[in-house]
Amino acid sequence: MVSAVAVNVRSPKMTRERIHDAGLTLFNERGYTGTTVRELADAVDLTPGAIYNHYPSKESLLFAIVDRVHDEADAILSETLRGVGNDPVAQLEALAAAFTAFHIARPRETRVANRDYIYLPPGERESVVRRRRRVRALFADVLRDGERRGHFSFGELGSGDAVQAASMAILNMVVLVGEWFDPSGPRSADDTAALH
Amino acid sequence: MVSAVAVNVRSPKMTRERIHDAGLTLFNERGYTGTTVRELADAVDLTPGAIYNHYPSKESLLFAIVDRVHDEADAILSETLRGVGNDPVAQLEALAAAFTAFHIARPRETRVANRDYIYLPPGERESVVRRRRRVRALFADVLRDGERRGHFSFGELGSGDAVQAASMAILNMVVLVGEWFDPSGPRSADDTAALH
DNA sequence: TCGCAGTATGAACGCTTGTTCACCTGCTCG
DNA sequence: CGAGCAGGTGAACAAGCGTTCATACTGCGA
Repeated sequence: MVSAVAVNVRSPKMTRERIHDAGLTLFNERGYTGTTVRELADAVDLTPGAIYNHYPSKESLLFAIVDRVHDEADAILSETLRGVGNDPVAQLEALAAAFTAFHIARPRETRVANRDYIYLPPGERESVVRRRRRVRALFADVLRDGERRGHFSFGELGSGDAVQAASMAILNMVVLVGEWFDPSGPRSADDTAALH
Repeated sequence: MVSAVAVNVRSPKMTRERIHDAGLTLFNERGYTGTTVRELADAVDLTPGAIYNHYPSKESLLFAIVDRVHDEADAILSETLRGVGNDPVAQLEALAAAFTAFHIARPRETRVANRDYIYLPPGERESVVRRRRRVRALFADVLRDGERRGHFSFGELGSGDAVQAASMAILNMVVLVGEWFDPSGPRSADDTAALH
């Protein structure tokens, strides 16, 4: 007698998505290692075992989460770059604004991706590291380009390091924006863009 | 037959410090929940049980680490503020430079403090949260002061939010500097200070 | 209507975790 | 010199972990 399982009128394959979302929420709040499969199961009204009908392991769920957010970030950044001219200043502003908006719109995703990717098995972790590097390189390229063409200048410093430092500084501002942003949305995008 | 324990010529009370340091290194690398007491014990050539002669629990070690780095940060910031005039611009530059240098000098400490304080029990976690807020308030106060006296201006935005946003943006740059900084040291302190 | 594929159950698994404990040791000091 | 004690050992503990599995339910296509 399985008493209260008339709730089985649940979605067909959407369960996978619900697990994905619950993982997002819980990993964000408690961290990957701080979240148990049982908590995950509770959050989607399932038994621990049922999770394994949708993901072969807890790690694979983390990877699915991290991988997807990278897909989205890549898509947004390359679309943004396509939609703007080849003026480095405009490019930088557009990239920063778009990436900021992205982090504001998806604070859970970006936080988990940035914080918990360490817990992936070596192979998958490396793949993530590569993707992160590519994003950084994208910003650095724009800055380097702008410097070469005289649109940006980096004070008293040797050029190579300064470009890297500046792009990292900008990225840091952008990446952490999701940590503190709370009120009215679209403003802050202009905000950080204005800060250059 | 305790075979190879002639190594017992170890320090008297310095062991606590060695555990503290090993915890710092391991928590930084693997995260708090990703580090086991046995790994910790291995790192200081001890038995798991021996750890508990120095710390009543794993959590208490985390708290000791996080608490100390906040002590040091507070000390540095208030000393810095004491050593400079009451010009908001100079104050901001000095604070940012000092805090940046701090994060560069202590990447393990600051990373663990910023990342793993969530795993503290509620009471201790709250105390840490309060201390973090106080640091942010310090920067915000300087900015607010500077704005009121006409030294800073925040573009098209309403004043209240802008001050908060700007101070957070600055802090984000500073706080994450330890994540990517690697080569020649004293330069980057000037660097971020110059970025304002 | 039947059977099958998909999905959930719940109990169990082996293992690792943080922590405890009885005991041993070797310095320090009266 | 002998007692005491801080600090170490190593084996054990219960609890919790991720994961597996035999079993059972259910809705859909033939």
